[in-house]
Amino acid sequence: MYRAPRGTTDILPGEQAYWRYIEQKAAGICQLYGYERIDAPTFEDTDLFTRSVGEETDIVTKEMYTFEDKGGNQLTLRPEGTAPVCRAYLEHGLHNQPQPVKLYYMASIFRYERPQAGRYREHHQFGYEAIGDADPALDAEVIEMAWRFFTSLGLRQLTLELNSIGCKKCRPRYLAAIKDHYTSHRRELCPDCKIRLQRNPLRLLDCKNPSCQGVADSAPRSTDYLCPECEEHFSRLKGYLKLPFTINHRLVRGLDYYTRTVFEIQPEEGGAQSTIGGGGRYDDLIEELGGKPTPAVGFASGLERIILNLKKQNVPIPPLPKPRVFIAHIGDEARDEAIKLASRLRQTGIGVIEATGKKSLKAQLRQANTLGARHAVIIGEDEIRTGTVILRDMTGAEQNVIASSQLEAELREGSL
RNA sequence: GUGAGUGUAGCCCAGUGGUCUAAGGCGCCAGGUUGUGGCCCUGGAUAUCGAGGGUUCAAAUCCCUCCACUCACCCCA
Repeated sequence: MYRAPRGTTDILPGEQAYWRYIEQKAAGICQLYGYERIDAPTFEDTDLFTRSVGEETDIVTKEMYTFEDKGGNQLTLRPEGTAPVCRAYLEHGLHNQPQPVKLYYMASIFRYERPQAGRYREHHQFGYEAIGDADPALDAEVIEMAWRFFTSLGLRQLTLELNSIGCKKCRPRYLAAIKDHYTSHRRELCPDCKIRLQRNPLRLLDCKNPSCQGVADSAPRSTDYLCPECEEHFSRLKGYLKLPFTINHRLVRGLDYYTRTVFEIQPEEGGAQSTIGGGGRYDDLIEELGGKPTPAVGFASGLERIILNLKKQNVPIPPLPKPRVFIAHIGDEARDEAIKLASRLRQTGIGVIEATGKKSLKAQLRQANTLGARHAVIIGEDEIRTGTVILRDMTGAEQNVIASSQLEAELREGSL
């Protein structure tokens, strides 16, 4: 028997209410803040991601779904959402619009990882980007918007962590300090960290291995190494931010393009895969992709993890609407009549489910009940002869014989 | 990629070598009124016991390999 590929999952009808709920809230928030939707292709040139995400990152070195198409092009299923948006910004000359350009997306993301709760090979992200402005007020807006998104969903007990990792001017100095510090404690480090020391020193900071904790605790802090501009940017951001946050000096993100502001939001009682959203500023990325120097800041969240937390916190989700009328019929003649009737009702915008096959009336009504229909319309030989139908209220047990021509009016009065 | 745990019908699961041609509950189907649901009662269908191989007179039960899921590491949404 075939199964969905590892790390992928079917979203069955019973789960859809969560997805529609989140999509609706996301779209509402974006409208509130002036972000417009963009949909980029599912795959892009492999280069786009290696350039933007960083050649030494895990995402690029071992997690991308990369393939060659029949024309010999090197393509990759998008492993993140920011680079494609930036590519589109450049490709379509969006710098000619008033800056910042504010865009949002909802898209599948693909990473070849070992699946776990809250981690899949295909997952879905809602994210947004504000491109073309370096004002720290914009960072604050992006963060506040993320917070408002989560709280509007009904999520509670969230924490916001914040840090600044500097820019290309001041970061080298900080990286050197980190390297010095870790080199002098080299013997205490776990094997992974010895590799990180060479390849990606920033990542040393968020190693959770106990043996590295002491070294990390005493490590130099990025905020002590910021250049005056970054320093001012960070302090203005903190001033604008009207949310409870904690500075996490060890917060660095896994993608290389981040500069200055980085942030993460997680539920207080988080497990291993707890972060539900995060983002930051990436002032050099557009230039790196071939554009003019263009500052930008963005955010992304994982929908599967949001749903996980909605369930954990028992947040009530509005049910999806479905047809409220069920048409049951007895006999072939009635069946023909039922088909016509269903068509007539739908024509006037009344949702209808019609019994099919040759089930007993009992079975048909049982089905109406399980489907949650408010009303059952019953047609048999008697009704056909007299031009009537039986309209049964499924919430109670009352039913009336009414003229078939009166049905629409009756159903409308029944507050459908 | 590493380590640990788990894998019996659509779902939850009993069963640890023969009495298992696999139990129970939910769900599904049908009957209990000849044209009427929800509760109740009765009956029925659905399991190559994750896959393959091995040990044994005998395997859902023991061993090996693989696959998947869960948890932790790693990484991140």
